[in-house]
Amino acid sequence: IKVHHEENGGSHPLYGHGVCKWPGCESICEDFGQFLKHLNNEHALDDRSTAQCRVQMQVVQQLEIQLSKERERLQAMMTHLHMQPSEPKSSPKPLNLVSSVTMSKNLPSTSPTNLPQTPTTPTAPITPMAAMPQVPSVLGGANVPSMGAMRRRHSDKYSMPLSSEIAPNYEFYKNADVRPPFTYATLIRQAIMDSSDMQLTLNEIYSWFTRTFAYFRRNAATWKNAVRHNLSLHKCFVRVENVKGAVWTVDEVEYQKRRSQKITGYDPSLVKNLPSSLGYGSPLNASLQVGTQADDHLNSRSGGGPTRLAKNNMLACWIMHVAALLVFTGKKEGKKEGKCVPMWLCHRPPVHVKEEPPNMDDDDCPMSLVTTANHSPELDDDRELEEGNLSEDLE
DNA sequence: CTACATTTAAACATTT
DNA sequence: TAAATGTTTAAATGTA
Repeated sequence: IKVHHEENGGSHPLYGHGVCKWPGCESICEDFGQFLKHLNNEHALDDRSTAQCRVQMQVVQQLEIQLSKERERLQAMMTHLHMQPSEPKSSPKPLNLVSSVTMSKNLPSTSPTNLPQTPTTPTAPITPMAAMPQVPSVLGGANVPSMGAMRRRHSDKYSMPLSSEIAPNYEFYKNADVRPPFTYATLIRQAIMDSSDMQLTLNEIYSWFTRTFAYFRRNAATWKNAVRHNLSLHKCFVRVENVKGAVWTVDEVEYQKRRSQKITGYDPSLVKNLPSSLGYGSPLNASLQVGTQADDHLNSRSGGGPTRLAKNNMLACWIMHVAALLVFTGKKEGKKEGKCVPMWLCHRPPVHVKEEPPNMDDDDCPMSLVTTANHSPELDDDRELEEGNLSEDLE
């Protein structure tokens, strides 16, 4: 099958600097001819390529969303500064881009959720949570310079709660089978914070996980065990007896304590988290967060399992891809981006789905291309996309 | 290399 | 009694 003929004898969007630019590939190709050969051999029309293509679609989609948010932000900033709203170039309906993307039925509600909650005074260094330094909006809380996780009380309003916290990546994680870049402890806390009365039963926490992340709609036994483990392990989680059982709450002080400890000396996370209060928390920041938070994990996260299951597939590559893009977008320092490859990125949903297989039952699992992509588990040649590869993808 | 943080697994103990 | 919940211990793994 000949993909793209060499219309212009020598240049191809998938070829550059002697390297194949197919997502996750990076094979070296001496010359264009070799590249074409490579392209036809390695990226022929098969399940894998197709899946990768879908994934790429999603990447584009996400970026478009991001872009529209940035535009909106810019607009607001300029307006605020009394500048000419420099021609409202883009169509005023930013979030629609999504729908434009052919993508199958997934991401049904994308837009409604994360509306760049108005430019709540982009100027002043609003720091509602000045007191608690790093309590950034957890879930990619990018924007949200205002309202800290704290005083939140069911922000139902728009689709689902926590929307404001999860903001930009909410839909993403909800539908993409991607492991969220946060530790269990962080997630658990977020779950509890998002509840109306700051307390949840174990089961409610479970529900939050499955409801919020597509990733946690698999291997329940594993992550649920992890959740319980975390609840018991961390002092920040306090069990409170209740009339009808017990609920879990968060001891914010403890949580912060442990957090700050972790980031004593050099604390990238702190630095990265603060921005949100500096005012420039936003889509970009969102992306950044992904990167940072991820980084954050990078530092600590690990854990047996994943790594090995890891080697697998393009999803990982894709995520890398996105992460790289996002990180780049937002990161200013050169510093450590080379490391933005939290291993969980490689953590493919266990190929050997233990139990609770395609339990897609859950509410509405708009299916995700990603998921689909993974689907070709035994794309045998997993190793071809090993971590090494992945990391490189970033640079 | 050591100290730590985090994830997984698992064995048990308690409750429901 | 079985299923849920909670506690603990330990291994694996990555980072400071």
